[in-house]
Amino acid sequence: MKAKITIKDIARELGVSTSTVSKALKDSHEISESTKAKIKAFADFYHYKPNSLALKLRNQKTMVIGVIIPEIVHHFFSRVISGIEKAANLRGYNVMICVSNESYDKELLNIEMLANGSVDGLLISLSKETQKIKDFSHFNELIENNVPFVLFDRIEESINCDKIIVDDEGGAYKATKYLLEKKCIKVALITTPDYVTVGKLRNNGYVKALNKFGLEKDPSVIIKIEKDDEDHEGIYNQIKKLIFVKNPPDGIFAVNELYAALAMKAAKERGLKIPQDIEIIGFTDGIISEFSSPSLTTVVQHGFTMGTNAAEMLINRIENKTDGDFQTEVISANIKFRESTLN
Amino acid sequence: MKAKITIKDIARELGVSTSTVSKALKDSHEISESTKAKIKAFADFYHYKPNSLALKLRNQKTMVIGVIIPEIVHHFFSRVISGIEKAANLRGYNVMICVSNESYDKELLNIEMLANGSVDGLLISLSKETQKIKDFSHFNELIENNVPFVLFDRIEESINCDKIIVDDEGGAYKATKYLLEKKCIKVALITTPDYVTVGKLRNNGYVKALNKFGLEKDPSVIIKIEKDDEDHEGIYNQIKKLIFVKNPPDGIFAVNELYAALAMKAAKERGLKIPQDIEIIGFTDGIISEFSSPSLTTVVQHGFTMGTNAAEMLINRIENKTDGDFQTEVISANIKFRESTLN
DNA sequence: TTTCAACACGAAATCGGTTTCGTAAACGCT
DNA sequence: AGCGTTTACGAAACCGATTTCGTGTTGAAA
Repeated sequence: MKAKITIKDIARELGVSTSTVSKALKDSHEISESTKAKIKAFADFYHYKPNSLALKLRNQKTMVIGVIIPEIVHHFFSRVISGIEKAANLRGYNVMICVSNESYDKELLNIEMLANGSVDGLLISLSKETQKIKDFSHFNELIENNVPFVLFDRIEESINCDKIIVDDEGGAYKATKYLLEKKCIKVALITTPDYVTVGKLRNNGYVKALNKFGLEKDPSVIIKIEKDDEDHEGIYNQIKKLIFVKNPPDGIFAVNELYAALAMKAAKERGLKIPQDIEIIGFTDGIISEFSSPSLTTVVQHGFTMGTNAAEMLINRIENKTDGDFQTEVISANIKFRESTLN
Repeated sequence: MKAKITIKDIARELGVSTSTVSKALKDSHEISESTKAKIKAFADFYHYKPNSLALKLRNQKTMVIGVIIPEIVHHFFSRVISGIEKAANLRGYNVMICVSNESYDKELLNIEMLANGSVDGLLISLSKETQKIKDFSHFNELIENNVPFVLFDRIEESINCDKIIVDDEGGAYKATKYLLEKKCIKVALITTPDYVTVGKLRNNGYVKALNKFGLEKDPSVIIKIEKDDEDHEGIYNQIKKLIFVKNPPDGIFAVNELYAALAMKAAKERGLKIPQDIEIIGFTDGIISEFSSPSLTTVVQHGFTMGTNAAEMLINRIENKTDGDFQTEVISANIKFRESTLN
């Protein structure tokens, strides 16, 4: 039950001052070799480790970066975190993760919690609620207090900071274009409400591709999923309405893999052959796509890369290794072809 | 660019002492109402927030719990984290997550990092490497330093601490028994090397069920997957050897969903019908199981529950709300029936 | 012998708070 | 008037380190 040993304990036991101990442990030239040896041996023996809180307070540097994500049970976000961890550790930083659970209040709470000395900087992906109610005042406070932060994936243009996003519009454009080139006549879109920026951007890409082929968007084949329920029952029912009609689409672009997988399920249930009767493309880094049957062609998001790059951006900002201006990095999204599309 | 405001700034501006400010902000009766009002108004105006590092140092309490997990891009672990987050926040704690990446060295580094004042307690799931080389000395140091910690899922019996595990043996027993009751003649096992404790326990459950039915284990239908490669190619090849034989098994119990999904893939490739020719059960909380085709019957692990309970245990230990003795909590595992088994 | 530098170490400030203790002024009571 | 008690606040210690600055001792140069 011996308590943790401090520098004071060492000083007392050895009859020297705390400054001497501190200097000795840092191998300062101010201290004689014999004293240093004695102090080091003693510290070693008792497994002395400096109290990190004291160091952080003293140095005004925590070597911790905070991450605030909407949810953690999500393949894309966990890949992002994985990338953040990797890059942060490489540069000597630790990672503290908080989950907003898509709630504005919790996002705000987390930011306040972390921004008061606990971390050197923040990596944030906005909650859906925040994007919906469009209240970004908590970020002004970060800016006023000079807390470095980087927004990733779910960002807000108007906030003055570094940002990093997937090329959502480009990815959606590529996917839709691919379907159209494959002679799909009726390409449906399964997406989120507009306030989810990534959903909105993917919509744009979809529409652009349609236009490129001289087509107009057709509201009857565009559905926006309102609520994510835990067991997907509600989502599935919404998607069914798209598929269970007399003349179903022959191509579907879904803005995430869950929607795509459920669309596949519905299509199979309706007796459609994939990809012969209907081709489907999702958007994600997920694993559902890989193991579903048929496996799902998707636009890949490169979550890990986003994580590493976001961490790099933030740390450069923290350590003043930037040219000063805020950047927005766009990670290009490419298509990973699997069985749900003809090739 | 105004810097963060401290209690000293307030004191100076208002011509009072720091103690007065501190007391006023805590609504102490020692301070007159007028002074309190003045100080609070000033603090409010400048958005004063106490520096959390200073508080932590002073109170010797961080209200943070550290989590060390083998990997984060893993549905089960992310569910556990989700549970931890939930329970911890409910009791006012924050969560700091580190990933050992299945490496002993990194696990050790993380523990040393976190154990020095940064957190009030630790939640740890052992890395594979640690389990392989069986070196647990870093935990002795935690014990010596009185750092509360709870081991979860991947635990080691001999370490003297609170533990929480899934009933791996019981779950495996139930799964295997179910297959045998369904008249499977040749039930195969796809598992991990023995040093992975959860794999080992699931083996035991498998063998027990066999014995219950008067059967002996047959090494020719038990395969232990050595290496997890990124693209699953190596795993798949090992599993193929089990399926692509003249007389393949008619039942498979796999200790995780990846192995089960790959086994399904191999079975389908060999032309076997699931579940008519071969029934398959996995072990996990994952989402592959739900979306694979046919969907996969699995022993569910209740990762979220494990997370909440682990956090509760740890916080009770931290706050001395235990009876003193170390506990090992076992979360029972039940079978979630889906399409890969007959019912 | 004086003087100045080098050496080895300690005192004290600092980081940003909390908390104990001390005390001047005002007030009440006899 | 004299004495005890509030009231309202400040000084200082403390958490556990680091770091600047000061100082006593020694040795060498003048």
